[in-house]
Amino acid sequence: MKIKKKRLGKKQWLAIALEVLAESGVEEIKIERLAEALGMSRNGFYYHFHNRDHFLEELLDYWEHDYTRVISSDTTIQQLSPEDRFEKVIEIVQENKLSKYDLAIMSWAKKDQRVKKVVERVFALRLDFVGKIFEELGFTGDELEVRKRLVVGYHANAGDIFDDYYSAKSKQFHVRELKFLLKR
Amino acid sequence: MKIKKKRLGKKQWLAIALEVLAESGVEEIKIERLAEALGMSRNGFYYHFHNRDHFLEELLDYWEHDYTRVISSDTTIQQLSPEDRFEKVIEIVQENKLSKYDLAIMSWAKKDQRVKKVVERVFALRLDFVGKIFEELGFTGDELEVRKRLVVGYHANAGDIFDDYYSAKSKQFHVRELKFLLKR
DNA sequence: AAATATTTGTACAGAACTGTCAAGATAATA
DNA sequence: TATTATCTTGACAGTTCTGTACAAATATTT
Repeated sequence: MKIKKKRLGKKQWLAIALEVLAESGVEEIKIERLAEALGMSRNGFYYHFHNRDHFLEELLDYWEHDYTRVISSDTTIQQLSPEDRFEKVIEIVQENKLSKYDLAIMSWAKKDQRVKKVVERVFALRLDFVGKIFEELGFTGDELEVRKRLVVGYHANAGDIFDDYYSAKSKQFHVRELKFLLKR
Repeated sequence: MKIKKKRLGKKQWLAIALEVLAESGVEEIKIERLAEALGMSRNGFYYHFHNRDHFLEELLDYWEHDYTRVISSDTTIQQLSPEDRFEKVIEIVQENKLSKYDLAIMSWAKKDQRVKKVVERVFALRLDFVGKIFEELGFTGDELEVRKRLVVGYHANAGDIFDDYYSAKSKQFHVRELKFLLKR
């Protein structure tokens, strides 16, 4: 019996590249390896993408849109109280491992201005989102600023510093224990 | 008049490589580039180091010892009150830009087990150090844990997320405003 | 079944590195 | 000054990866 090989679109290439990015960094995104991982020949890549550089541009775009807008697009969150919103957001970030790619992307941003711009935009969004929660709770000025930064800065690399970050036990720990930031 | 060229030791190679590491990541550490930056020929490198891999091992060592033990070796700090110690440590970290290399090193750790081990050791030290401050202030359990992690996790990437982190204004902001963590 | 879209195979050229060799030059030290 | 330590020059071999080309094969859609 003959096996009919499924054909792929851009998404499969991007998805697997994003995993490589998270695990090993941009420079480890090799066309040959991606092809191998997808069970494809190297040349298949060039059918979908002009070259590696264009591909990385699309990858960046893919990350920005698929992995950073999950929260702002969720309209139900906006209706929650600041406290519940805080809890909900942290849960979403942790469950979807939204910060999984942060380290690699930030590292990438250091050598690529295009990436840097996107990263700045993404973190500005995150800071704004978290900032609004604290604003609604009455924090202003430096008190507001430092809380925004603590929460956003912490989540951007917690998964890489604390090995139990993704464990079930740890998740509950974080959500619950971070709430002291909401109080005066 | 003839210019007598100064001769270099390992340290100059390591020092410049560490800068490249911080600015662009490990993979951008090219022997040719380092040589050029030092005004040396490529082969001079091989006089000091057996090969690139050995060099990177030494570099890792260099980072661990020169940039992470500054604090624990300072005996005057140990005598301060928890509050003053907290303030002092954050000042030292920010003034010496001790977290300048963190992002690159953490990224490097993802693809090299040797590096990963060192990073784990370094972060364990940092967490312990900060942890003791909070312990002395009476924090225990999760309350202690979350504060340690917030402070350490925050500083590990603040310089890369918040562009004004290294500015004079920002420094004062951080030291002063982070102190709310010390209170119940 | 025909037309179109996607993938393979093989081969080749070239870029950007690392690492090696060996003879000779220059600086630092005794 | 003599000796040892450090560095240069230039050349070469080897690796790994990108990008190109094109004809043939296979899947998907009409």
